[in-house]
Amino acid sequence: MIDQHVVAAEPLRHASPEDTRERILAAAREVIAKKGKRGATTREIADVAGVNEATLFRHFGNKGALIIAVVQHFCGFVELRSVTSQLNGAIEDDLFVIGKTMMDRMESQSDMIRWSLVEADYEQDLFAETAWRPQIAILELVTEFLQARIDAGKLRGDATQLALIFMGLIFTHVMTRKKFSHFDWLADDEAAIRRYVDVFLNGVRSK
Amino acid sequence: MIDQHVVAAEPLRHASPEDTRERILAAAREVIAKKGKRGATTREIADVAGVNEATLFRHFGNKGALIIAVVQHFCGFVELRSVTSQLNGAIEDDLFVIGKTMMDRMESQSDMIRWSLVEADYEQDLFAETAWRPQIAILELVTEFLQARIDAGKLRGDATQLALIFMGLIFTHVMTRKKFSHFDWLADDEAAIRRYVDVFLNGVRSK
DNA sequence: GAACGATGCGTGTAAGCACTTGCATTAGGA
DNA sequence: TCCTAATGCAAGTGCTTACACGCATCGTTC
Repeated sequence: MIDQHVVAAEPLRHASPEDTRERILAAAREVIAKKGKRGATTREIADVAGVNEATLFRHFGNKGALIIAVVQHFCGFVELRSVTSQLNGAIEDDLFVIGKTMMDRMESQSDMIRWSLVEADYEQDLFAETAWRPQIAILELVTEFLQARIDAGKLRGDATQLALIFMGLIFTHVMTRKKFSHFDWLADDEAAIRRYVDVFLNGVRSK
Repeated sequence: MIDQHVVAAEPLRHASPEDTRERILAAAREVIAKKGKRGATTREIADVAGVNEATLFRHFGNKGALIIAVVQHFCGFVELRSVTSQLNGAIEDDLFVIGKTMMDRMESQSDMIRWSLVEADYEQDLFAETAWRPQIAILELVTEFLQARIDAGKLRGDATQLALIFMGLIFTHVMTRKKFSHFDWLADDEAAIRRYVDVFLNGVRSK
């Protein structure tokens, strides 16, 4: 069992404490993504960070606090302005942009989303809460978007329901892409999104 | 931290070894669903089963073997005949029946599907394999079903893609229902399925 | 150059956990 | 009635893991 990490091996006395903290956070995320919260040991996290285990505790006090810090650090708020500025009015195009943003977000946090699904977290609901917040933010954006089109008579149905359905398409894509990697068309994200938008808007029935 | 379990508290010397085995399997699944594989201790599993810890090891040898036994025991093969016999030819109705079957299956195994999503399982791919097998079986059924309609010119698109999209709707429903429990319309499974079928077939655009 | 703060390093501890073992108990079958 | 197989029970073993502590080292700042 030989672990290979990308981190530099040289001892880093020269680095600033903020940098050390950052390295630990990144390492913690990496290890937790692989082994889970319980499976990730402070020992391994420190090793991956290229930092002594004691340093880890000096920074975060205990493992629980470290985990909380990881979640809070990597689940920042979504910059929604950048999304809305790209919308041009055509429903297909706009939904594509929204879908792309959703997918990128989910992809970059898919590890934490997975873990939030596994834990019916008796003690720390905060984890799931924080992991889902960015997604919910986008969901609300989609809901507003759809509501406007429904009001305009262009779409039919309940906005929140439809938003959840649309997000579900992206969600499934991200969650099951590894499981169904033999379907090679899953690899082309943008084509897949276009397909989802098409089905979402027009259904699968022949005209 | 007071744990309350449904199992009978009385010591059961009278039970047959098969019954004991069954109790342990059920308890293991229950505990693992709550705490995860690593978090579930043989101690707690034995307690929940109302059985001595030593008995657990006498039956299964070690924890790993117990987990494998749990998966194999609770992921039986799907009875597909009961599905196909209910199809009546109307696409809406048929998709509803299929969707309902899918949802029931996924619901009853949602815990194991969740675990399989977490890749922490360096060593045992068998787990994910077994957990997904019933779902894949239904997926193939749906693919065939859709392919027939595509060939008949009733539907458009690629059968496998569409099957995955349809399954994704159900998948998301099951996986996120707790996370979005405040959307009360998620509680009514059958209504939700009808909605999914409708969107899947007709899209959301106004006519 | 002295003081300080951040880190490395090693050692240690207490708890938790998988798993073992030896022995007593009991129900059912011969 | 005796034997056996299944279980309870209690104590124990060895390993892992979170976390603490004291001390040496080195870079920065005054």
